[in-house]
Amino acid sequence: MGRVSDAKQKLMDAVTELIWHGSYGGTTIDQICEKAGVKKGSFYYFFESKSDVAVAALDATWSQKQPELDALFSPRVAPLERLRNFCNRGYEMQKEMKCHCGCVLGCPLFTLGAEVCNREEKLHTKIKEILGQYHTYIESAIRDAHTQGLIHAPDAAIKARMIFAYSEGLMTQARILNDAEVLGEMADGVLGILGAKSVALKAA
Amino acid sequence: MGRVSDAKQKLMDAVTELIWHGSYGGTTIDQICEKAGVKKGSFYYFFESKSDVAVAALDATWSQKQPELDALFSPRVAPLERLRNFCNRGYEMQKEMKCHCGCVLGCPLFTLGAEVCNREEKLHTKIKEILGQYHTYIESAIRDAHTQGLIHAPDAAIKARMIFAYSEGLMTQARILNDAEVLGEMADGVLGILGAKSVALKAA
DNA sequence: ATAGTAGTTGACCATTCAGTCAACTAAGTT
DNA sequence: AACTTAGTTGACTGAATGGTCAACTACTAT
Repeated sequence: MGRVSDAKQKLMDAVTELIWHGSYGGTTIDQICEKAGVKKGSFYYFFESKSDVAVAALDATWSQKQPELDALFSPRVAPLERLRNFCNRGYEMQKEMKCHCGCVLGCPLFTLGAEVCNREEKLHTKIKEILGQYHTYIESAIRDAHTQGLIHAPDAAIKARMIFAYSEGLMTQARILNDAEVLGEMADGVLGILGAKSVALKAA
Repeated sequence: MGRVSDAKQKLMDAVTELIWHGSYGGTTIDQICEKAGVKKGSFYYFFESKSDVAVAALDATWSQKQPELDALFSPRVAPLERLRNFCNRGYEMQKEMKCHCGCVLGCPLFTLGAEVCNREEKLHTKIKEILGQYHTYIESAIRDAHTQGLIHAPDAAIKARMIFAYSEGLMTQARILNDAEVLGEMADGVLGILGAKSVALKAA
């Protein structure tokens, strides 16, 4: 019944791209509408505000990414391989992005989370929730690696926080320097922090 | 000759606080003027634009901080102590900030750098310059530690990038979670990444 | 004391911005 | 074909924004 439309999706795509390339605060509703090719009246038909469309876009993007992460962090895969693959996938994605549009954009969640904290409570909460999921993937891989005797990490939670901070920090550095190559060291860095022997094996 | 004024400084203080608490894109010239208690005409007497005042404010803040960092990273101090003190000073500063204003604001340079990259070239360049200085402090401490046989790090540059990414990532995480306590692990984390024996000693 | 200069002010302009709304249109339903 | 409903549009408002300027003010050096 009624008319069908992809305007909602186009608006979410537009806000995602604008925020990722630029920033949340620097993005206006008019810009979102223009990029989406949608009139402002339609924007307010689907969304209440900029923060509303941003939250919806994050949710949608996360739902899309989740299966991919589930596969990457599948218990079928050896724990340290999960982490290595995760790092290298990030590296490849940023390299591709650099080729595609000339920009290394890093982790949109981390950058956005740092920008909107203390304001935009709903958005902030959503970001913390998704980042928490990433953290969970990492922590479980570390715990499995410890259980299997691949590394010594009885303190999986602490190690996970380290890995998380390091990988997000490196992603952000890549964005600031607009250089994907700094991410080439990520996998070795992560395994090094965990004291994994595979690093030594690989180096040998 | 002529009239004296502290309006320029007040404007730089205002923009610093607004950007740090909020964001660059979300800060308007009107807000800066209001917070500084200075009329807009005076703003344009001293500065050309928002990015202009932001660059000036970064420069001024960095000039103030430099002596403090020179002391922290003085060659008189044992290399690993330099890093430990650097981490703990960051931790203490953020704890104090949390008490003072209820917010953990992390590293303003890193957050701002991630926000304005690809736009605001002058500002971006200035941020990269200052972050580069931090990097230099860290790298020289690592190199000294290696030379003195305290750690094994012939790859000081790589290790410095790791420490830098980790510490900035952790700072940003503290901001996103609005929790200074995640920084309590920073010193041990840094020394752990470097494979310093002092960690084991301290733990024992 | 006064002339020159550094800094201040408020009024002003043009744009952009968020947000509203009644009229309109295209699809599905019967 | 007529009805219902989901979605579209453009014109509108008021407020915020960046930016300008001529007149004004306070200081200081002579």
